[in-house]
Amino acid sequence: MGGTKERILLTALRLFAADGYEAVSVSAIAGQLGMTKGALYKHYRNKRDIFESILARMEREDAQRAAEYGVPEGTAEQMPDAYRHTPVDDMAAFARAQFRYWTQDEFAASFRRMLTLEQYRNDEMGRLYQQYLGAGPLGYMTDLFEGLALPRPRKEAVRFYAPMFLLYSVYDGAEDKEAVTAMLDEAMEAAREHLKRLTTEKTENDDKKEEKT
Amino acid sequence: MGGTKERILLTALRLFAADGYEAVSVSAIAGQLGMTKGALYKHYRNKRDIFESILARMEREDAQRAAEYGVPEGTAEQMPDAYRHTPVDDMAAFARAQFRYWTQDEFAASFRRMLTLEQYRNDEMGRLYQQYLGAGPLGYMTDLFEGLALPRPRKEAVRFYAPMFLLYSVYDGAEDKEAVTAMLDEAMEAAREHLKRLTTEKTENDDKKEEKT
DNA sequence: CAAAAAGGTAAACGCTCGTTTACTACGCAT
DNA sequence: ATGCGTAGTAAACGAGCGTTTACCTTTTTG
Repeated sequence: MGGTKERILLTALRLFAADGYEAVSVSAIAGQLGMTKGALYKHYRNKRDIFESILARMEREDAQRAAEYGVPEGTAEQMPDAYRHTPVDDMAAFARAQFRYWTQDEFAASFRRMLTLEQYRNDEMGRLYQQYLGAGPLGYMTDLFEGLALPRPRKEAVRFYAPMFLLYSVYDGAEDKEAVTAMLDEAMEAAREHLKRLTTEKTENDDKKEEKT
Repeated sequence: MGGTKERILLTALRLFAADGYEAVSVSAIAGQLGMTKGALYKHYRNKRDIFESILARMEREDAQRAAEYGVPEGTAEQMPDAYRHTPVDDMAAFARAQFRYWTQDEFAASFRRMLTLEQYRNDEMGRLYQQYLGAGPLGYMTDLFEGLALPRPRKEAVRFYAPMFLLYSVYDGAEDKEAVTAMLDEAMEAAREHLKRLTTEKTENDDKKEEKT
């Protein structure tokens, strides 16, 4: 038993990410792997099954990453108090790691593009896209800033996350990927400083309030 | 002669925007219009022709809008000196108008979604996506800030444009569209203040320099 | 008013799609 | 040695694809 099933999944994902699920034929996937389409059906029940295996695998990988980074996975739900006061520096570092992941990790980058192409086809795809890349991370950031008791956490979350999201797209279409990464660093540096300023201001205000009591 | 050709184009666009070009059949387009697919071929040479007519029409509409707003169209090339010092307030207002256009205008919103789905299929689609929605507007903003002689114009452009770009996506997946528009306003308000501060700082610095000479 | 053009239908074309079937060769336990 | 699961091929299946054809109305026009 070779890792054929895995090879099929990765090849299919690469094709789905370029042309979309419907536009990729089972023959095309098999052809790319140097076998006939009949062979694919020894490993997957049907075309849909390949697609859903990709989704399942992303879910697994996401959960694992979330556990490693000690961060709530996918949709930000309730997070443990331990991370309510994540230092600003850690946040910026985490954001940069996330950017590298979604642009440079072969599986994640392809998955992101595939989801981008499927997002309007039905509710579930739209939900997944938002969860992994859109409102999901944005909501998570909002909760995080709220946890830091910052004023206008949603506004700050937009300011923090929007550059990442924009540069995902710019990265995909860029000749010089390096330059885009540099732009992200530039943006994250600015965000870090801004947040640091906000949190120290807040602390000072809190101190003043405590003096009054 | 009714506007049948137009109706075909708009219906096709709506379907392309939901499922992507390949996934939409000629029969599906015709069916949605209550006619048989044979009839479509009286108005368009083939399926591709419909698609390309959509592109051509967007190009026309974009050029027209660019002329109205007195702003270089599509890719920001050389812009007339007259707009090199566009006041900050005008820029924010223009940005809000653009956001409304790409989210609420039926044709533009569908076109944006369609292009989103087609962006990875070949170079031309990728180029168009970047031109209309990605690196294009970003580069335009960069040039604009450079024209204002701001320091780090690219960084400021990211900060300005990224929220718009993110909220396009969030808007698409949101239940409460109104709330997303409010978030955009919030972001634009912040950007306006930030820019105003930057430009007045710059002016003061320029004044100091002039004193020395 | 006749001719022609425009706009539509229904059916067929060749092709490709996803899927199933029948068959083959190999690896490996018992 | 035999029997069985595994991984593959080649061919066929019905369905649907984009496109073309033949034919019919209706509208426009000379």
